[in-house]
Amino acid sequence: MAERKVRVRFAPSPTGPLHIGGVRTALYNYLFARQHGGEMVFRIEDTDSTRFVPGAEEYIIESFRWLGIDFDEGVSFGGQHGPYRQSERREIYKKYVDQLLAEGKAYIAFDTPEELAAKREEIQNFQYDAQTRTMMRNSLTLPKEEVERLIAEGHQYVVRFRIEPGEDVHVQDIIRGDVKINSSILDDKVLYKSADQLPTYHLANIVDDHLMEISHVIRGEEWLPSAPLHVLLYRAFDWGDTMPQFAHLPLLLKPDGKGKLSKRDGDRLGFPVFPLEWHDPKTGDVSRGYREDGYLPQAVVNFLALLGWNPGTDQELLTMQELINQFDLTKCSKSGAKFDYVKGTWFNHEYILQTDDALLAPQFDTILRENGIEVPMERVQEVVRMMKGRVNFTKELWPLCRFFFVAPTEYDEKTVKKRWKEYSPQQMQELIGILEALPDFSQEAQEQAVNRWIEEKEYKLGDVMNAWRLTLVGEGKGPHMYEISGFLGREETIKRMRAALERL
RNA sequence: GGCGCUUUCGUCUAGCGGCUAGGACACAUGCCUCUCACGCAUGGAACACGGGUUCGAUUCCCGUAGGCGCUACCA
Repeated sequence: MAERKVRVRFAPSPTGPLHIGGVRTALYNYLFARQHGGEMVFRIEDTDSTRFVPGAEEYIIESFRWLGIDFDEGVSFGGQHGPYRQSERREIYKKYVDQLLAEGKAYIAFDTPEELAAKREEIQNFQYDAQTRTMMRNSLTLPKEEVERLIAEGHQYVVRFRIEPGEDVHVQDIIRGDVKINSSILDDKVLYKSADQLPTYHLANIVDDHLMEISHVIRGEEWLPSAPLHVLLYRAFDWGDTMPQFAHLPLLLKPDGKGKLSKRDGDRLGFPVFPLEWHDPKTGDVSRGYREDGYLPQAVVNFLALLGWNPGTDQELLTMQELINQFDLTKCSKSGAKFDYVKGTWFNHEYILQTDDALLAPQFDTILRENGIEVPMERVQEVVRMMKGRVNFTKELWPLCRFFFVAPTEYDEKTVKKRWKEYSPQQMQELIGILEALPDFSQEAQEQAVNRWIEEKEYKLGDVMNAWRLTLVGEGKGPHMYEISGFLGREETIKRMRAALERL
């Protein structure tokens, strides 16, 4: 078989913010496309006019921009296969629906939603299929003139796919192998609705994937049950030879309990399920986002990539390029993955460690400003350098670093009890003298002079340092003492020491 | 209910007939140390169950059980 150009697509429905599971699906599509030098299409599946949410499309595009997942063509990206919004492709679908109708592979059905609901009430497990369609109101049971009359009179109808029962339909899935379903259990799916003159997902999906020359359909496992229907549709159009290859990804599950990961879980357990903060236009609710929570996009990508796939080595930290090089659909796991958000925070920690201080500083600066602190960026960066190793997120820095910018006004009771000895005031008084006498206030000069003094007086290093820390920080935490005093400078250091001596 | 997918430490997973079943997160302990962290080291922790196939099954096959998904004029 001739090598086909790899073309994949991510085709969300603009019904709200992009779910983190969708992000992973898009990421896998992206990695696969890039590895094979292929193309990635961004299509909007807005065939359900009733569920459209304004702003969702823009949100999704912005999410991918932030994550560093880029598309080659599609909505907002241009390309030769447009339009890429399904609501703008009505005439195209109509043509293919008519073709199916003309060939007898589909039929028109007039049953109203109410009638169908009544049928389901009446017959348990009712399904619109070869068995039942003979008793329904459709172009198979009604005389031709009657059908024409109903349409002329403006009765709403749908077009259903006519599925022949009793055939084993095989789907070759890259991840799962051969999946077999008997066509008898499939129902005559609605392909088209006259009410809004739009197709349903199934028809639009097949037509678009074909017209857009998609070579591989990489999507969530929830689509696996309808994959045989899609195969049948490709066949009905006689597109079997260019049918894309399928790969159905396992789902992301709740961290605890049962079921698919949902927004509720994030709210309940305290983690975002959306890449960016989302403001619901209807309810006004705000949902947190990975970006706003302080995640680095590379950390999110790395974390997501390893949920359901791994390179088969012990390496867990991979750059986008490494992911592209090593990604392998055949090595994706088959079972759902519980969403381990704690591990996500670890990834962020690792990426903070790797990220240049100069890049992190502006993030922390924003937080400082929110707390009324305005200092030169070099000072911010200096604190980031000293402290970033101990946090998972830059926002965690503030409570740990406050003392760099704000002098303590009270002193932690437990630390005072433990570290402030009866001789501490005397030692601090002497230390002030030492520091004042220093020709320069470099860390090296401080260390040298202080060490000599401690040695001469035969003090204990720990006693001095812990008491000193208490005067500068207000409690027993923080980096090495000379880093703190060095950052504060001589004036501020001594000022804080004197203040402490008065208050303790 | 029907159909499909799935099942290795608490979690993410490696394993592709013979291994002391490996790694990571989390957890515990220790080391480092002027504090708190970081870091480093060590430790506990798993092949769902029952049948086969085989000299030998975590690995292959079949059941059972559990989990997940689908079952709309939603995607």
